[in-house]
Amino acid sequence: MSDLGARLRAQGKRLTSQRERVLAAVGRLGHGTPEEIADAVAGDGGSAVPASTVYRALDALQELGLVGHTHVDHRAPSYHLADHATHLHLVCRGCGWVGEVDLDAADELVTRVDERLGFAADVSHAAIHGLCRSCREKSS
Amino acid sequence: MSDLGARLRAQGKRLTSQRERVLAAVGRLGHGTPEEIADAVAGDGGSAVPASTVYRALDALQELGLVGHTHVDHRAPSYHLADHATHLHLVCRGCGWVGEVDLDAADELVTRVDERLGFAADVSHAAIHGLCRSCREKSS
DNA sequence: TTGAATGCAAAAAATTTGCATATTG
DNA sequence: CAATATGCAAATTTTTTGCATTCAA
Repeated sequence: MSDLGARLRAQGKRLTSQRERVLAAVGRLGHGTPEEIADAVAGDGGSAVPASTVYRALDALQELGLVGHTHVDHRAPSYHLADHATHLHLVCRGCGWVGEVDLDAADELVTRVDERLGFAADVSHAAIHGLCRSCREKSS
Repeated sequence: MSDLGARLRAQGKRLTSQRERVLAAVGRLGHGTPEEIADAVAGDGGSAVPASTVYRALDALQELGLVGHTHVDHRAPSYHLADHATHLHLVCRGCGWVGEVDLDAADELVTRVDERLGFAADVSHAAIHGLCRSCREKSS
């Protein structure tokens, strides 16, 4: 389950140092855009990895279900470890503020979605938009 | 409340035919990427509106809280009317399948987020990622 | 009037793709 | 060996910006 090599091979893919480094970088960052991940990889001692390889590595790791991503702000997918399930994001449409809530807030949602469609929702890191307390008051 | 002109003026903004047409197009489409919206606007009889204006109009309408957007697939924000609250999206990480569930599935989530942070969540059209029934079985 | 919004064209970003070469299994 | 990934550079795609001009209030 945690054997990256085996999981990759199971899908006809291969284990490469780049993929290991990208995965490690995502874990270190917690959250990161492809660019931030590329920077993190570049800073791990090894040689730099071109953006295209980072994108391809993230795709592969995502197909494996090891990483996932969300869109916290407009233009930037943010990747994270799939098992680093901690919270979900709240993004204010008014001021851009980003907050977090514990996953248990969505327990019922997960249950219902499973019952109704057999869908295994991964709400961790999901981004929910709306208005934060202050913007809410302003727009009376 | 439904007077577009007044709402715009309240924020020092102005009512223009482009903004009216963009808003109308979003309503007609239900969901749409900026590009699709631009096409829809172009097809409403009037003259074409450049992409930059569509982007600026969407920003303005979003600031007003009249429209919102979600990221259903990787690279394409999908805009919708804020009050066209109908469902939320389920996106399969494995095969890309996109399903919908009624908003009531998230009632508890909305309540909790409000209680805990005073955040007015707009789960309508939110995108929740995970695995659909079949991909779930495959990945045993 | 007068500042906000538009149209266009050019500039930035952010991704993706082609292909020869290097690597993994 | 054979097939998959990488590295680079070039090509796309998507969004943003600068500015002169037009238009709403």
